[in-house]
Amino acid sequence: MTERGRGRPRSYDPDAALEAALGAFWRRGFAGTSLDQISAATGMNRPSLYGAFGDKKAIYRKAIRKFNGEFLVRLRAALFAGAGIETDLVNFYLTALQTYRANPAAPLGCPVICTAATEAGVDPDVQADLAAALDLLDKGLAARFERARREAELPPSAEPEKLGRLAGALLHSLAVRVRARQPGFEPEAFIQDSV
Amino acid sequence: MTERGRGRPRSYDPDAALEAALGAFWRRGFAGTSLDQISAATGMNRPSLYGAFGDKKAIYRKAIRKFNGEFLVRLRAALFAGAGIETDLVNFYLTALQTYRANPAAPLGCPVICTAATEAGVDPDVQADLAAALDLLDKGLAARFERARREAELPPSAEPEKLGRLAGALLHSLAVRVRARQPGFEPEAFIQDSV
DNA sequence: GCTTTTTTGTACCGTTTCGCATATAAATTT
DNA sequence: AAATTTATATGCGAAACGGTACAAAAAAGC
Repeated sequence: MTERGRGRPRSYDPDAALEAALGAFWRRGFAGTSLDQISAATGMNRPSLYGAFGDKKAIYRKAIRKFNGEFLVRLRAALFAGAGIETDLVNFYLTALQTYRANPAAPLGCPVICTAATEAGVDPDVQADLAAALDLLDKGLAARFERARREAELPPSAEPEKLGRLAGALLHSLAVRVRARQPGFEPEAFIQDSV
Repeated sequence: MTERGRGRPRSYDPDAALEAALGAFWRRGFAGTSLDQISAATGMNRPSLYGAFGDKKAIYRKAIRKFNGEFLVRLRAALFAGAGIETDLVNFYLTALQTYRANPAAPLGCPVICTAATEAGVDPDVQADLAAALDLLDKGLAARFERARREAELPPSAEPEKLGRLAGALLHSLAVRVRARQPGFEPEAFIQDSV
C-alpha cells in the first residue's frame, strides 16, 4: 500500500497532521478555524494541506471521522469489558470523560457534538456525518443492553434500543456540560447518578 | 423609558431585529455568520447594527440571551402547569421540541446548545453564558421535582437536583439530535420513553 | 425657519480569507 | 549524470471580513 513511491518523500505524517488539525477545530469549530491556523497547527503549508486532504471542509470531515472512529473503539472496549452492565457503563462514561478533558489547558467536550452540530445547520454533509455518529453510538449502547438482557442482568421486558438512546443522551449532555464548564457540575457524580 | 427622544426616529424595532439576527446565528453559528448576513436578515445596515447593539459578539450575546429568556418562560409555564409531574414533563419536552423545530425549512435544534457550545471553546464570555443557561435549566427542573416530592408524587428519598440534571440531559440530547436529523429518531417517542 | 439631536446610508479602511500558480527541493529511474 | 516524479515553499489575487468616517435625512425644540 505505502510502497515507497518515486518522488520526494513527504515530510509529514498524515495521521499526525489530521490529529493536529483536529486540535484546532476542536477548540474553534469549523467556521472559526482558518487554513492558516490549521497550517500552523500541522506544520504544513496550505498547498501541502490541499494536496494531502483537499479543501478545508475535507480536512475537517477527515479529522472528525478519524477522531470518531478511534473514540468509538475506546468506548466499545470499556462498554463491552464484561464486568457487569453497571460497571461497564460507568467505565464507558469515564472513558468518554477522559477524552472530553483531553486538552490539559481547557476541557473542550466532544468535538463531534460541540462543533459538528453548529456546522450541521448549513452543511448537509456534516449534518449526515453527525447523524451517523449519533446513530453509531446508539447502536453500540443498544447492543450492550441487549447483551445485558440476554445475560439476565435486565428483565426480559427491557427495551435495549430505548435504553441505548437514553444512555446516549447522557453522553451528549456530558459533552456539552464539560465544554461549558458549568459551575458546580461534577461529571463523576453525574455519571454515578446516571447508572 | 422609551420617552420619544429628539432625533430622527429609528426605523427598526430592536426586538424584531434581535429576533432576525438570532435566525441567522441559529443556522450558521457565531463564526459562520457575517455582519452582511445579519444586516440582510435584520434589514439594518452595519452602522445601525453597531450603534444599536455593539459589535458582532454583542449582537450574538444579546440575541441568545433574549432567546433563552423567552424560551425559559415557555418551558417553565409547561413545567409548572400542575397537571402532575409526568404530564408536565412531557409537555415541557414537547414545548422545547416545538421551538427546536421552529424553522419551517429545517429543524435547527437549540441555538444555545448547538451554537454557543462551539464558541464557548474560544470565548470565555460565551462560555459563561452557556454555563449560566444550562444551570438555569437544571435549577428550574430541580424546583419542579422538589415540588413533586412535596406533593408526594415522588418518594421522600428522591433527589430533585439529580433528577433535574438528568431531565436536563435529555433536553440537551434532543437539541442536538433534532439538528442532526438523525434518521429513524422519533422525538416524540424519545420523549415518551424518557418519562 | 433655524438649530440641535439622533439615525440612516454610502463609501471606505486595513486585514484576513481561501485557493491556486509558479518556482524550488528531494528522491527514484533510466 | 540526466530525466522524471513527487513534495514543499513562496507569494499572488480576488473576494469577504469586521469595523468606522462622514454626510444626508428626519424628527423635536427654540
